[in-house]
Amino acid sequence: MAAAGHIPDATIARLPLYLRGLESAGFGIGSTVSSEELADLAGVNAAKVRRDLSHLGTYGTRGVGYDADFLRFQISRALGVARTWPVVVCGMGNLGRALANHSGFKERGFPVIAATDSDPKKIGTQVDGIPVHAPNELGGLVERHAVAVGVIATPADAAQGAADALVAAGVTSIMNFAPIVLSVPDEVDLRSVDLAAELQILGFHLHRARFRDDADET
Amino acid sequence: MAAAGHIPDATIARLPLYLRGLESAGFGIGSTVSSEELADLAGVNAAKVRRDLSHLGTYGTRGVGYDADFLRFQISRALGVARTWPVVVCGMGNLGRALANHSGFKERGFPVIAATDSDPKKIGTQVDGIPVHAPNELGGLVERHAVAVGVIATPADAAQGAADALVAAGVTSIMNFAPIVLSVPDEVDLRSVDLAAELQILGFHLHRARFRDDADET
DNA sequence: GGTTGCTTGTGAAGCGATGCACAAGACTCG
DNA sequence: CGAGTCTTGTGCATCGCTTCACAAGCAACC
Repeated sequence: MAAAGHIPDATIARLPLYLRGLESAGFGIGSTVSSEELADLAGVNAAKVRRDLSHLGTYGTRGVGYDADFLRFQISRALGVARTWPVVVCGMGNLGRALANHSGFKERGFPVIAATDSDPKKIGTQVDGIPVHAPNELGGLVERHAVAVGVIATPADAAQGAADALVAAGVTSIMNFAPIVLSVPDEVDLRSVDLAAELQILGFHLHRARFRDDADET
Repeated sequence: MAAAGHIPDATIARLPLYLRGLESAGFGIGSTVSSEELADLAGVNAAKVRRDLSHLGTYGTRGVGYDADFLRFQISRALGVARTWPVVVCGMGNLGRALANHSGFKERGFPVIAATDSDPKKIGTQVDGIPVHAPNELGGLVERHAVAVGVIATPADAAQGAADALVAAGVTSIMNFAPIVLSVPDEVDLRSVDLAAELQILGFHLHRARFRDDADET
């Protein structure tokens, strides 16, 4: 029904988890999966699965479940994973190298085809098979390989420069790992992951738990 | 007022951003910061900043703003960053090595004091100054260093084992980078980051934008 | 001291996501 | 063919977060 009218952000964020679940459990051709099974595979509850999938369209069969293969196809299509999106990584430090080499990216449709770094010693070399270019070659790289996604793994003070370069080159989707707020034009889709901040969120609960223990002891 | 009655999850997730903003902009002793300035520094809007901070307590001065230094102290205290929490990293592959070596972790109170890996060639060595132990030494490590946080950076098929080992060793906060749903006891705080899934979310919007373009061209 | 200007803290409305609960539909078996 | 069993799709109530808008409060200045 509400085929693709508007899909809530919360749903979009879960679609990759459903896809991951469907692919990790090797469903044979023609086998079906219930919302409850899929919920377990994705780590959410069944009601959410059904609501989410209903946003994509009516792909289930009452009393039976969802055709696993067909559902995988539909989710892939909604996510745009039907094709692959070439990625360029900015900053080949520890994290950049790990990301550029991350097998999950290629497996899930985001092959890293090149990287940039400002270190002259790295420029022109290959790191784990990924060619490293100078930052000012970004424009050519993006055009040549039809790059649509940029990953920023530079130090914080170089991140805004990298973002500007990506935007200038025509990249419209950026994933940022630098611990800084980037400003990009509205039409550019920016997603930031601050790894240390994630740990600090864990730390909050840890602190709370310890504090409660201390209080109980008095 | 609502000093620490209950702090919403959404607020907790933003506290590290405020802290980061306060520390990146070098506020001198005694200088004040308005909710609007802090909003810019953290990449959110001013109303949210005020609401969030009001959950911690009444630390601002009407007509003036917040004492930057005092606010930084209060947020740090709420997050439990007053002390440091030792971290152990499970899995010293590409990602594990990058995380273990990530300077942001130590800077923000989460020093990585050891790692584990199942590869006999790595066990007993040091990688970038981090000692690598066998997985079965985890219990001793955790006890010896009072480790409270574990980071899982193993391949997906080893992640549940790593999680079980961490839980058995007494770790109560786990950050998981493996693309799999982990099951842990309720009292353990688990946070998962699926890097490829993050890219797929970007891909959704990308796909949408391209698809709209294609439609327009007809 | 009163007036003006600024910023916080919060009541209240709005918005989106969540989860319950159940009717609608599909398959099975007697 | 009808009863029973199963699972989806969704109406609806609820919950939590966001945002607006403004009174409360503080400082500066006349």
